[in-house]
Amino acid sequence: MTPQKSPRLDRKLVADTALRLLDEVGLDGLTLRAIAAELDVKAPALYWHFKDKQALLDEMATEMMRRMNSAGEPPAGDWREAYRAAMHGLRAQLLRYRDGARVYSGARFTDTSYAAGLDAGLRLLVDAGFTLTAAARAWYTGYSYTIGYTVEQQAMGPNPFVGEAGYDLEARAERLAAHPLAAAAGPVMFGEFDEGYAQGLEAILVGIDTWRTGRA
Amino acid sequence: MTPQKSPRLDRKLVADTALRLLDEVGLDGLTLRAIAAELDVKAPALYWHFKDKQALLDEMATEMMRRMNSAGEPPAGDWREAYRAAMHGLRAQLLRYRDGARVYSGARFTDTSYAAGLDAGLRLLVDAGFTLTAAARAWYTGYSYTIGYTVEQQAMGPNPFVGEAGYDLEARAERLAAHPLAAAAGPVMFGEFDEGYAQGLEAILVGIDTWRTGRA
DNA sequence: GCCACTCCTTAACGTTGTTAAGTGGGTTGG
DNA sequence: CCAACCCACTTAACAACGTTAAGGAGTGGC
Repeated sequence: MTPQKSPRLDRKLVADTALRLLDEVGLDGLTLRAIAAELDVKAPALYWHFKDKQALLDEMATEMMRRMNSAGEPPAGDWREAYRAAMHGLRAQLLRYRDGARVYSGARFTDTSYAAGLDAGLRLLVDAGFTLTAAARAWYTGYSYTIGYTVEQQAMGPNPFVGEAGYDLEARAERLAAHPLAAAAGPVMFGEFDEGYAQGLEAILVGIDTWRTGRA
Repeated sequence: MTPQKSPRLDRKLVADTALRLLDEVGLDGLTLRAIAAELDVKAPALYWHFKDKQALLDEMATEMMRRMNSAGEPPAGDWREAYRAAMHGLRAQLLRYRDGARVYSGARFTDTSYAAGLDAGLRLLVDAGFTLTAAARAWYTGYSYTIGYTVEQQAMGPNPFVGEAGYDLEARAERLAAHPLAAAAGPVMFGEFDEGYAQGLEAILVGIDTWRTGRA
């Protein structure tokens, strides 16, 4: 029917297809056989292109990072703007796929294409008065926060904003009747994720600003 | 040999044993058969006490949380001290086991015993001038940061401080020769984890302090 | 003495990641 | 023009995993 010549698969096609499938079935449902079926191929064929499943997941994470770096303009101008843009961009990319944050953490990049963006970001911080050490710490602090926050958010359920099959906040409030503050904190922590994330990041910005020398 | 009467297992014994085994074999090696063997029991016996493996992992995470709450004195005095103690205590508990952070995130507590500690922490923040919403956001910001940071740290390798079979920083620096800042940032981000964590948390403390009303 | 309940065993099922061996089509060399 | 060769995939199979079904040993009540 479709007389393909030459290789039918390559690493990028497999990673792209796996990312699309991830959104439908989640990380637990992302089996090699399912990915292969989506590519009209049998599972062992994937082993020609990847050493094992983790290598495929690494390539998926790397692809997510590439899309993150190619989205939006390169960092310029105010260091705060660049920092915000980088972290929000990371978060947006993690949220684009079901269990995206869990795939992304736990993976190691398959190339060094992340370094250009990181380098540019650090350059801006250094030019703004951070030592290199402080700049690296500042970057990694926001990076860790973003990943942790998004992992926790996606762990709440497949559909983050609607409560469909997700975390039942009303039931939680009833269980915690004996602890009114903890009970009332539920909707703040487990609802309004976007706003909660943004505010936390602003707090980090305020905090790391104090690390700058000669700040203005 | 050991003629046990009555039940040999209960949820706590299973969770404790699984946590001890986790440290030896890691999350990927933590199979139901291995846990059962450690308890001198066959794998299906675990299904009498837990609905499925995730329920066991949930109980393990809950046990970690209980140990965290029972370690150290209850929060009192300065809100900063209490916040610091809570987050460092959480981190210490996550680091106590291999892949501890990955087990902990992704899990849901099996009871409400976490609420007392959370309630006490929030109370201190509210008394210090935070609105309840701000207090909850402040707590969750540090919580997310702590989990994200520790997940990333433990993903680097089984032995965090020694580089044994872990991440090779020198090789990384060579790969990134074209991006000097990114290359130099490696040792800051992926070494000195304890100091890096503590400094990031201090930045968050500075940031959330600005959320207080009538601060002094 | 018998029923009932608790807690574990034996056996087995389907699925998963992974490996070994085989195969066809495309390109290359003589 | 045919043979040799290698790339890229298929078929077959394996061990290990989570999980379920069925059965049995021990204890307690009446």
